[in-house]
Amino acid sequence: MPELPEVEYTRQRLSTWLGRGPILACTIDDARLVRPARPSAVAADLVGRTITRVERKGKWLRLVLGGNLSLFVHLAMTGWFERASSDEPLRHERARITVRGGKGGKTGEKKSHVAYVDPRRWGRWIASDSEIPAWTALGPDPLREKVAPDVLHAKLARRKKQSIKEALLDQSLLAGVGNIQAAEALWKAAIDPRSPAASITPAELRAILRGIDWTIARTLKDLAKGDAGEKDPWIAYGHKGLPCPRCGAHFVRIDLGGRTTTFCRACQK
DNA sequence: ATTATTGTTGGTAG
DNA sequence: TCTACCAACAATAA
Repeated sequence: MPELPEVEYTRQRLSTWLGRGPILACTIDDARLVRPARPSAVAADLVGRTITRVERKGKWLRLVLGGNLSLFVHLAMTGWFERASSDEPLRHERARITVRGGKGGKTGEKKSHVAYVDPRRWGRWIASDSEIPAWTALGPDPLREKVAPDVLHAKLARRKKQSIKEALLDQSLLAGVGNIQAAEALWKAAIDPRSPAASITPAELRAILRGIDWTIARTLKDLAKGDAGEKDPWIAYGHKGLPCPRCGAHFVRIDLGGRTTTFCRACQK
């Protein structure tokens, strides 16, 4: 379930799980994951390298390895990392990285298995000695850097046909916002997701950016609490037919650019 | 059986 | 070069 907050949470956990390197073993069982590279070649290239740090930009992860190599990872819709306690592959496991050490273990002895699981197999692993185009093309990440409202406003002004909701999903404009966070941010900003991107005023854009900061921070806080918070954390997303907590009207669901969009007709203008 | 799903990409057309 | 649109990718769950 990865949008910016979930990928950031993944980054933090990977840092802990893999931070002690070096990589003792790596298996890649799915050719799709690394295409057009060969799985065995990528896996062999990773073994022996230390994971210096784990970075994130938008929904992309970057594992910075020794020897000037980086592993760029995108989780797509259904990819995630999970610690495995045995050598048995998990259901839908596509790859695995094993490092020495691990949380709580003594140095040297224990191995730490980190499995990559992805039922739908849309995720990507790309090993590269330089920044890949998908990473370079990303717009500013609202959690990592201050987004310049005037720059974004100028870009939105060129989107004559696109709704603001669709524009928020464009990773070259803003990196990390997905379908859920866009719905939540537009609800917070009280902006109709169908509004033409080009019609958004600077004041409205500032409200949207505040909404994005709000929903990201809130989601990160929920993730940090762990799986204890099992209740539905969303206010607008997936709430078709339920009352809007701000005005009491019922949320409606529409399609925008092929993605489901839930919003409140009464108070999102 | 049908429909829905947290995301990108590659092709086409303009 | 930029924008717009759409099918494709694949495995579940309701």
